[in-house]
Amino acid sequence: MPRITLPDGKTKDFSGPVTAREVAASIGPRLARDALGAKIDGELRDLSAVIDHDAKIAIVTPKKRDGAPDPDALFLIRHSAAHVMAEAIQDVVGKDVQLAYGPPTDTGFFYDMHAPGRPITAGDFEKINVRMAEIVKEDRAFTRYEQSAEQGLARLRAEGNKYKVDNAERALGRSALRADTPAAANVGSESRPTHLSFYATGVPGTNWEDLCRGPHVPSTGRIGAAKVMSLASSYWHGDENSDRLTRVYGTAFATKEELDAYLAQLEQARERDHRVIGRHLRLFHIDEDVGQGLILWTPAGSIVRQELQNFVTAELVKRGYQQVFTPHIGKLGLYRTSGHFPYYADSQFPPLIERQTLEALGACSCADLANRVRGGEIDGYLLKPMNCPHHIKIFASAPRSYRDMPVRLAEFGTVYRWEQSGELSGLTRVRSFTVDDAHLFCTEDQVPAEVQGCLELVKIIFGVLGMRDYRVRVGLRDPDSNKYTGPAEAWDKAEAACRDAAKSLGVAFSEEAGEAAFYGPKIDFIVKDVIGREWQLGTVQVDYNLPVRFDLSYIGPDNRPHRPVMIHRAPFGSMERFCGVLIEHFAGAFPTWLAPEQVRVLPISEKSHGYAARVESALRERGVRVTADLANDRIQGKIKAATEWKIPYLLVVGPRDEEQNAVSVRARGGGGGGDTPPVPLDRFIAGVVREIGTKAAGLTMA
RNA sequence: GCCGCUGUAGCUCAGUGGUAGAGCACUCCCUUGGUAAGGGAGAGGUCAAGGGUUCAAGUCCCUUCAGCGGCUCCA
Repeated sequence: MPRITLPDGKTKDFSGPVTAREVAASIGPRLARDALGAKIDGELRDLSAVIDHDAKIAIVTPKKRDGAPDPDALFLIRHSAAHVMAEAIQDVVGKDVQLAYGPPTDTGFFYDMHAPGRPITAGDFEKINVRMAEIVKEDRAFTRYEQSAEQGLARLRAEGNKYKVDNAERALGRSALRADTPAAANVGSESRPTHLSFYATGVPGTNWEDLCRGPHVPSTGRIGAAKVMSLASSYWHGDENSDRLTRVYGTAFATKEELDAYLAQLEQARERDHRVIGRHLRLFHIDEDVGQGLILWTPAGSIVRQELQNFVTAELVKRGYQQVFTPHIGKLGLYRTSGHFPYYADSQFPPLIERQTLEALGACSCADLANRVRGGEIDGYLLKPMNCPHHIKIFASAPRSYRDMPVRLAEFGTVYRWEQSGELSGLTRVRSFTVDDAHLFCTEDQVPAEVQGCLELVKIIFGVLGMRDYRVRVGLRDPDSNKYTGPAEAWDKAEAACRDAAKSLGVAFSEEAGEAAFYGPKIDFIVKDVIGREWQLGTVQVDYNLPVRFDLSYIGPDNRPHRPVMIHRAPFGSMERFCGVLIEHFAGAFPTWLAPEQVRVLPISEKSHGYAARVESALRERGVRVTADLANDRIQGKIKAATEWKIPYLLVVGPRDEEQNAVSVRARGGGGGGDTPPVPLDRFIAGVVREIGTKAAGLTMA
């Protein structure tokens, strides 16, 4: 006698086991018609799932009551669409395509597969889309059935698909490997499963089938609209030593309108992309002849970067930091001591060897040279991968008393890292970047307050720039990995300090194992770019290890040497990446204090050129970045041109304005204009100077 | 690094094996004007680079370089 509790608290009693579909039908025919699945005691299940015990149940429909798409419905639709796409691909590309793993994602779904016959290419997309549409139109039922573990495994082995066999073994808990990797069947139940579940898209034995834990929508027709999006390569189980698979991405929505809206949104995101805006507004340039991932900051972009740098520098002065400068290279031994060279050689530019050494070596092979460098027999220099060793040497260059602590050394330090070519991306992933770096050398007692101070600084910066959409991650060590340096006790202390500081921050944060730096745990501020990729920006890292490696000490009140603790912190993270994210945050329309060109003066005609020049120089004298457009063009054309540069203020000046020593202000985004009453020039200048000085987020002179 | 896609003027992009194109931007001329493009002319190209097939290659093939989307990595 199952008693079903509905989301509104009402209950329904049934005389025997019922399916979720029957529950829906008992509520209403419309709900039964719209239902895609059910959440039974919090677990998403098929509509055909049988309920034989008291349970809470919520029927999943494409839209929630408030009309918003239901994420559970999207999950069901996309998971189901992955099956339909796989069937379509096997029809179009070949039956020998072996399926591996096909889950839904935030924006759609993918299916990893191995195509031994011929590669799947983008040229197949049209046919695949057509075939998918046919399968959807056929409206075949997703039919779940189970087989015993033995039967199911035997069947999968006979089919010769090692990936599915592997999935099944993992699902059954029989794999020696960790069980948190993609599993296809029955996981989620408490006990070790004894059966494997399969889904036929239609009639078992007749139509297409796949090992799958489910759940799915009731039939293919309920997948409103699906589309193949792109191809990528992937590794089986994400292991780069394992098989390389082809990953086919697709997306699906309940309706074609929603799919179209999503595609339009992707298109819009492209226009907001910092690489696109960076080119249009000439903020930066990447040149093939200079090299991949090496940013050339053009004058306009340099202004944005410099303003940010001035902003944070002013904060540092208030907070007792001391500025230092260090070179871009250092001797290999330094990085042997720090651990960078031995452990991270692959992600650095190769060492620089002195000419005399090279000449003395004569006809030594490259491999020999590499070995002798690695072995320490030959020394050289490294383009610095981090600033900390240099700053450590500054700390160590003078005797330090506990009275001097904390010592806070700051530098906008440029570092170089050898990122894999396929990983480089605009400003967000580069091979040379400038860290708004600082290293705080403090006593152990000072660690909590100093970490908190660093976090506050990040909060201030994000606040001034209006960046609210970020998440905080406390990166801890992965207990199973050996990439970390230092004793466990040091790590425990450092991790506790980070966790406590994060708690005091007043925002939600996640703790993630395996996300620590090699020398210590960290607190990262992470934001998403326009295409949904996450990037780490600000970071605060507690480090008990490098002070040991470099044998740092300060004299305590007991007149004995003590070990300092280091805090590495960078509120922007990297100037390059931060600017990239910031360009997208503002879509290139920077607040006035950051805008490369803050004001443009537009004379109505040549008669007003003289006045325009006077307005221009009056503004320039007050430090405003201003130009005058003296082109032989009508005012409409000048406004159009200026608009494309996203300039905060346009000052239209003609004889009428000149008479009153005034300007007609057109603020960015204030279109639809027409004549505006002139503002006295003095008043405009004072206002815009104040706006810049206060780093106002909005245009106050609008 | 791996898989797929892409590379034509400063930018956005057409281009079917047979003469290198458009719009915007740029320069000059006409126009002297009041809030999102007035008109005309001109200049601008090793079609990413290199090799091959062909009577003929921007177009077909190979290699390399670079960009894009993912994967892996990210101190």
